[in-house]
Amino acid sequence: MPAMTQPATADTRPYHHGDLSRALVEAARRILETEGPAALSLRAVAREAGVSPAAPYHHFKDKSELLEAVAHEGWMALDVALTAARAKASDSNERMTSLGVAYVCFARDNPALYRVMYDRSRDKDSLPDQMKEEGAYCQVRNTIDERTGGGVSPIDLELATIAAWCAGHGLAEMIGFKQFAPLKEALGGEEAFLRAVFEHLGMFAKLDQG
Amino acid sequence: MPAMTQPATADTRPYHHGDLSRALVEAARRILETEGPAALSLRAVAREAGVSPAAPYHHFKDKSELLEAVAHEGWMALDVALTAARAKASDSNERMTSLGVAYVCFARDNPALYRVMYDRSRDKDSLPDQMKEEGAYCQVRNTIDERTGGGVSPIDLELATIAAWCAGHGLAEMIGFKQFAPLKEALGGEEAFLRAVFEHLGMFAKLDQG
DNA sequence: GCATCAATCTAAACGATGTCAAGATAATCT
DNA sequence: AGATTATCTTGACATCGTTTAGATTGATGC
Repeated sequence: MPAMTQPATADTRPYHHGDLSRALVEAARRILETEGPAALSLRAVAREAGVSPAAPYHHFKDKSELLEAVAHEGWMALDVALTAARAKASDSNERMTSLGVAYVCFARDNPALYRVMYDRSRDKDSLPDQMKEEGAYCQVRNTIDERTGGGVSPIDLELATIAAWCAGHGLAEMIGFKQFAPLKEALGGEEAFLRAVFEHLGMFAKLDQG
Repeated sequence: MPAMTQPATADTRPYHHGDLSRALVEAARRILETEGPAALSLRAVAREAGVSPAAPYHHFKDKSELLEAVAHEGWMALDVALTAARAKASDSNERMTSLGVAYVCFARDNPALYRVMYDRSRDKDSLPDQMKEEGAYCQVRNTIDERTGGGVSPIDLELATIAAWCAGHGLAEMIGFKQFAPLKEALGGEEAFLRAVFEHLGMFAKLDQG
């Protein structure tokens, strides 16, 4: 999470803000964390940043474009989290599970941000570029490639990455369901639950069998 | 898809509608299919049903409650689709894949409805009851139980069901991404792509290994 | 059959939202 | 310094979810 500037008030701020784009994105994230996604209106963001409702339109074409910027920051934060998880695990087997757990935990800890990242009400049918090029997606693919010793066809590698990503995303969206509470309890906590589900996915059974 | 009554016009419809609750839900689904989720406002639904903007409030507490009813219909439709897929497959192995493919295809063919079904802006952290009790979730669990010959601990059965559901949901949300187009092409169509991903998930590796 | 009552619908309004057009203000360039 | 451009504000518009008050109808009891 980047450092956030304090909300500007009328007396501290000059007519020209200086870096309103960034301030707006930060204000948006602040609102997301404190009041949830329902409260995230353009006007509320402008209010939080201390400017008029029309000011954002000089920096973003749309409300969508602001959200895109917020999502972008989210993907970068996810990158950081996954990199850390990857570095922490020693063997390649554990590394993969660790990645999955980190992914789901990121979604659990930043539910509002995660939702913005996957909100497809604006760009209907494409992944964010951030995800494909040099982003989290590649980290997963590289980890898989590493784990299988590089001896997997490009198509299989891509398929395995997609499979892993889908499983992670599905779990990320459901981890909060309270119907799972007894199961988590029985398994000794949420992380144990996560690991158990990932094991059941046996995501690399096919790759291992050749 | 249930039969839908035609949109009522001022001259055909008496002051009292007769069955406005149902008409509203049908109007909502009609809007979802033709204009997408962005156009689904309460006022638009009322307009489509031929009544005043305030009329829905005599049948639903909220906009959320209307959407809940729409989602309920969605879950029932999903039940039907899964039941059909289950009946069509002969052996229990194929039956499981068939279930998964049917699930994802349902989401692909009813993207707007699927989104409403999973929209957690109203009831944050619980699955719809429809899903757990005697619904699609049970169909998946039963199919897994059947496939493993019933010799699996309740916890493992539940975990496997969750794992399968997460994978299906994740794939359902991503199937439309155009980045997957070349891969689909290479594998000979979308269904082949789906099956390939499901195979890579190897969802029952653990259960099979005991 | 008719009066009463509850259910259902409309009309009108309120505050909030996304967005745009005009005008004010400040930074930058020549 | 003067002109130009970028940035911000004011004020407005259509739309939305929701509420209140009043109109219309169906049902109920006599």
